[in-house]
Amino acid sequence: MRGNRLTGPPGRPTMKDVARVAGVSLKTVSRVVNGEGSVSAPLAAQVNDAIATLNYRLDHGASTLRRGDHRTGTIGLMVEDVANPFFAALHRAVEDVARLHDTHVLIGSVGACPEREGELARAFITRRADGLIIVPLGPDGTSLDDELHTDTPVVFVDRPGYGIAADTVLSTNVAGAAEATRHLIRNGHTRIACIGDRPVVPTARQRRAGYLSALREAGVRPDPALIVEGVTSTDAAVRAVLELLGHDDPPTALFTTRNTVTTGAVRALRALDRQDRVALVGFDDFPLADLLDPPVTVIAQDPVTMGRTAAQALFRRINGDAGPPTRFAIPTRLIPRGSGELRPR
Amino acid sequence: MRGNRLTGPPGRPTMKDVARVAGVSLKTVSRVVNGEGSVSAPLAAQVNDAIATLNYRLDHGASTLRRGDHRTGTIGLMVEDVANPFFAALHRAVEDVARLHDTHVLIGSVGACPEREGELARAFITRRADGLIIVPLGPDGTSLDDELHTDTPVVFVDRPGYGIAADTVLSTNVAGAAEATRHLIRNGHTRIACIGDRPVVPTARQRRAGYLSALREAGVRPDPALIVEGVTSTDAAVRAVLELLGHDDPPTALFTTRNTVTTGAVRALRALDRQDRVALVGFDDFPLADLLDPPVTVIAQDPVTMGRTAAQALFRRINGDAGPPTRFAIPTRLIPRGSGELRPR
DNA sequence: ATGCGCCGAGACAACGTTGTCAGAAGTAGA
DNA sequence: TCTACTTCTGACAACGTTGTCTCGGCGCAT
Repeated sequence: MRGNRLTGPPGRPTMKDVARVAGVSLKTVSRVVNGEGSVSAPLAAQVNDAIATLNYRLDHGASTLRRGDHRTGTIGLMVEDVANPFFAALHRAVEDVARLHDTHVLIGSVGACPEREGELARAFITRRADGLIIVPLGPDGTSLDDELHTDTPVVFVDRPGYGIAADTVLSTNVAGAAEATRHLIRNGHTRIACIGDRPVVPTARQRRAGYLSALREAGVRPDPALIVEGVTSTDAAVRAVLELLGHDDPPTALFTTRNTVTTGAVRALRALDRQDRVALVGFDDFPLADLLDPPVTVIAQDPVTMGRTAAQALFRRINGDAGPPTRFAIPTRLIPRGSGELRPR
Repeated sequence: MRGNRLTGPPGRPTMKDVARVAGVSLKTVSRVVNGEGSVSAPLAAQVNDAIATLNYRLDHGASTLRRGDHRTGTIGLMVEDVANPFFAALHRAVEDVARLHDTHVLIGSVGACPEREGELARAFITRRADGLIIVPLGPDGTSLDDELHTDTPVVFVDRPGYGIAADTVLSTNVAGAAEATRHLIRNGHTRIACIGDRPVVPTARQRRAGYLSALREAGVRPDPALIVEGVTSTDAAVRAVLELLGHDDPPTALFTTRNTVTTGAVRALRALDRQDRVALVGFDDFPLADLLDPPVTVIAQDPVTMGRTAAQALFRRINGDAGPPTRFAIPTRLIPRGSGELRPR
């Protein structure tokens, strides 16, 4: 079953095979394949016939090896989870920019695993990706550090990078979290819980910082009992909220610092039938948030702009820009929909 | 700024550079890098020092070129849109299987564009992907046909392929659509609309066929006015439902044949405040469907099993399985949640 | 002491392709 | 007719790596 070739050795046909069938030199085939033009029409036709007969396909790897430039037309993208809508939207935006540069995207999910992060970076660099866009884990996972000291350009996105200086694209996490918290305070809340990921995740730290600064600014003393960390999944968020609301002096409002946590909070409030009594503002928008009851007020990030900005920055670097690293701050936006405007009672 | 190297020519360091710095032959470096063992400890240490000094990284492309096998440890995945939750979940499942085989995923969104489909297949084959998993457009886009006559193994998923015989992983589209329709009929409906994508999309055709067969089976004459095709986006679905329900003798129930259309229907019903009067069953589950009001009854597909099955089949082919093409039917499941159990009135 | 086998290390060719150069054939001008 | 030029084609080396082969040196049994 291997090979639709008519003659010749097994395995994928090469330019040599095409040359033999067409009765020309290997170099002439190369010229036809690359459209170099300086081949007479009849010869080119012979070559094209042979290519069609053999179903020949150029080996892009061998080609870039021989060419000096070493551009593989491939970039690597490393995110936490390709199935999370935030990262999926970011991915799509990166792909759209890459396409304008005739470049394809190698992508991997890192999860919460520092070793995987290092492995992926190494695999992508080894495959000579032209550049890398990375949603990094925190600096506690030091494995990236070892991998990135290469000429391969890198852009960090969503979370600050470490180890090397590189362009970085971030949401205005502190400001956004402060805005969420101020919004709840404006609506009369003082017992506001903050539920988020492990503090090693930089975005979780920054959003908690924004929450705390807004409380301080309003003269509200933070209650450690209302700050829940280490919530990494929707299920964990459900449990965390159920427990919080079971306390004696429960919060009257929730600030959740990422989309998976927000949907967990929605589920928990439903389970307790308190969705109309406990206010909720989530960081990061998510599909159908506006159709829930009550509709969920969020601090919307802009994953599309983030992905596009990161990809554009990466291609500037790939094309030789050697200026100092830039930080891009992508603004967040409060979208009041109902859940964040409930007043305490 | 190029190169963190201490000496040597510009550009990424090669084994030759490492050999020079370590004072050994090139082949010895190769042996160390590949852990071939037959290198004495002191020499290996020298080599590793040189590797660290130069920040050397293996060129995986050159390596696979020289090795006979030509395995690049890369597979290509082509879906309609990486940001759609169905394809994102499928993607994640493929990635998880690929990882077990030390393989990385090149992915691209085809959209509704046949040329893009051909381009992507060509680009992935040219980059010597070990195999391809494809969510194909219909046979009207013939561009795949030209590209796939290669030794590169292919698995089709979600939609039947064409042009070449290959393993195919499909949801039980006809049966699922019939089940959705029967469910609505059981609940007393006879004026059931079917709203779906363009008929060139095979899944759209199959689901409409299931809808029609269930109607026939129940002795309900299909009303062409209730069959809307060519709905490709959520916005288009909103418009389509608004128009349908504006008619004289409107449907009492809606069957929507994909997730984007279902959410559009939800929005339209809300806009008309008829979400509690018009029944709705959607093909394909989506996040938060259970939290809407009323919760949305769906025919759930299983994108994770589909992706896993496709990837496993692909790796069997990559590893030499040359048996006849297999069709995998992944069952769908009716999840009654409320919207599909509303009765006509 | 001699022969045998084994181990560590290097020289060389080759993977599939393209850059460089040289040569053949054709054209135009003197 | 000869020269100078242009156009087309091919031979060859090289990209970075690894498979194959060879060779030197060591230990061990005779």
